[in-house]
Amino acid sequence: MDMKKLASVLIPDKDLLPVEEYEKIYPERERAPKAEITRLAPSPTGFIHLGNLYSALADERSAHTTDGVFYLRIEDTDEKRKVEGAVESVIRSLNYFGLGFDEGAEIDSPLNKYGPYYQRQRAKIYRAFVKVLIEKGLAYPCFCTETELDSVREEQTSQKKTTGYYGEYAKCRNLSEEKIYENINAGKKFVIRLKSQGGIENKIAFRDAIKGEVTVTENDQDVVILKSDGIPTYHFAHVIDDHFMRTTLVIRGEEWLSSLPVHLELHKVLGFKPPRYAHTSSLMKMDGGTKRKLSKRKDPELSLDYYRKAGYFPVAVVKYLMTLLNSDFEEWALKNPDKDYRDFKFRIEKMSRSGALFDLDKLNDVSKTEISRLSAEECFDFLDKWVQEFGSEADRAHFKDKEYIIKVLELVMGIGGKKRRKDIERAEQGVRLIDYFFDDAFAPEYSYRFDDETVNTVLDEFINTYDPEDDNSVWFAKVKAIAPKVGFAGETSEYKANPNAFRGNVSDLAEILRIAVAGAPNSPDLCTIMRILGKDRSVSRLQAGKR
RNA sequence: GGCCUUGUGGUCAAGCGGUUAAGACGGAGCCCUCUCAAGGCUCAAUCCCGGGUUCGAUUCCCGGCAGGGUCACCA
Repeated sequence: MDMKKLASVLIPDKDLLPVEEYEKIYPERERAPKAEITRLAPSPTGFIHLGNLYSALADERSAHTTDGVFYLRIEDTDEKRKVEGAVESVIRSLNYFGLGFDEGAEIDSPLNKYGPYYQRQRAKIYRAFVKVLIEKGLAYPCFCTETELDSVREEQTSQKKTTGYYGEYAKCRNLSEEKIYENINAGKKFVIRLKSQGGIENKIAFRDAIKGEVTVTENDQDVVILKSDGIPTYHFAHVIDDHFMRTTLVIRGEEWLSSLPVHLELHKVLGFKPPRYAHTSSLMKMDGGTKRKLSKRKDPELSLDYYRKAGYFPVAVVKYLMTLLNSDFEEWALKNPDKDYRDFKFRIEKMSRSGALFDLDKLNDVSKTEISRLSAEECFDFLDKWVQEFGSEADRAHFKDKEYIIKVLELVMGIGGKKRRKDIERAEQGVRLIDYFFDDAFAPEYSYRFDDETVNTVLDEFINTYDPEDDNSVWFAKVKAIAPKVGFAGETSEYKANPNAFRGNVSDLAEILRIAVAGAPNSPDLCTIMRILGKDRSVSRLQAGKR
């Protein structure tokens, strides 16, 4: 059979470059010996989830801790997946969490010498290589229809045989020349399949950067490399792209491990040296009694928007992911609280082989810690950003008075003091925590634990002696002085020594004041709250607190 | 189902032939305290099971079991 002729009938493009040219167009990158070239290669659905961020972080860290390059390539070979504005959305999402690309689609960079970075725009490259494969007899046209394929698969399934297009099931593999041209002339649609040279009985020892030694078998499937629309499949396109974009490390989910044999064979027939592969295990979630992969449909916490809306500190999400990526990160971060997480020496080899359960408690803890390190100014900015995007009308009005908010934050969050509040994990909580400093949001429940007479006496007594100029100790002394009048203990020690002798303790007395002024039995230092509120508002709240 | 893969406290996990089996999150308790928060201290909790190999296995081998992945002209 004249393969050259067949190839030019199947791939009739007139403007294809000789494949050797591409080696010159996309030369080896100049890089330090250990510099990694990594990539994020999403399909353009625009939906980036936590799992993507997790793997993107591994890519980004691998590249940027080695002076390498992290680039963005868009795998748009499937038209159905395309969503408008998706690429920008991917970039924006990653930027929000502090990850940036050095090169690639929609990235303005002098490094963009390995493009185009959209696979659809690279069709000529792929087709040139497919053509060569056909000429070499390593690929062939397949005219099988979807229904034919389906029935073969059913037959294989019922006979408990391995499904797929291989061996005796590869009907079009050895079509005669006449038959091929007959089909073509009849206008039948076709795909191009790889004529696999491998045998499933041959085991290959493969070294995965994360999983270590992995045994896989050779591929024996005549996989589709060029779809009937003339666009390659993922398998083929990514092999070409990773080679010509001179990728050194491919980090991807472990769901790809099973198609690794195909990719290895493709590299082989194309004459490429495969990059290193690192297969990450996916993030899991506890559901009922068992672990399962985090799912887009069931788990809102998979969506990155979830973290934005809830007001997690972006770096906290990244740091949490870092603890999952390299488990010694946590210890390092504890020892180096002031260092940027980027100073940590990330290594892909340190990644865990098994799938980590996503642990919201842990994320919350990391976020708390991050937020507790913010200065008043930073804290304001952080909360303000959230308020502007997700807060209520009232929240936005409150946040116009930056000076006041900062004063409130310093008190409530204990900023600048030794007793730093450390239980705020999300912006939303922080915003709600200071609501009672605004009259329009002040909504006390007055859930006193004492009778009305006691409450009123306490409130009145306090109002009578209250002086906004008092410092904390004078203020508290005045509170203590009220105790005997309602039968409470003025000193906790007295109360503890003989609890039955009193109706309550100073702490209970303070609680009454607290409920009146702050609207809840718990709050930071009451004296300071009153000082921030000012005399008039404090007194009017104390008055309103009477039953 | 075939193939691949994983299995240390509730969770993330160090450990890689001899350890009191780290650490962190979470939990419990105590102390401090005008409450909350913060801080200090203490505690509970783990090597999936069964066979080997070995003087000795959490560590090595085999077999179970359990989880995960994958079997498209989707990526």
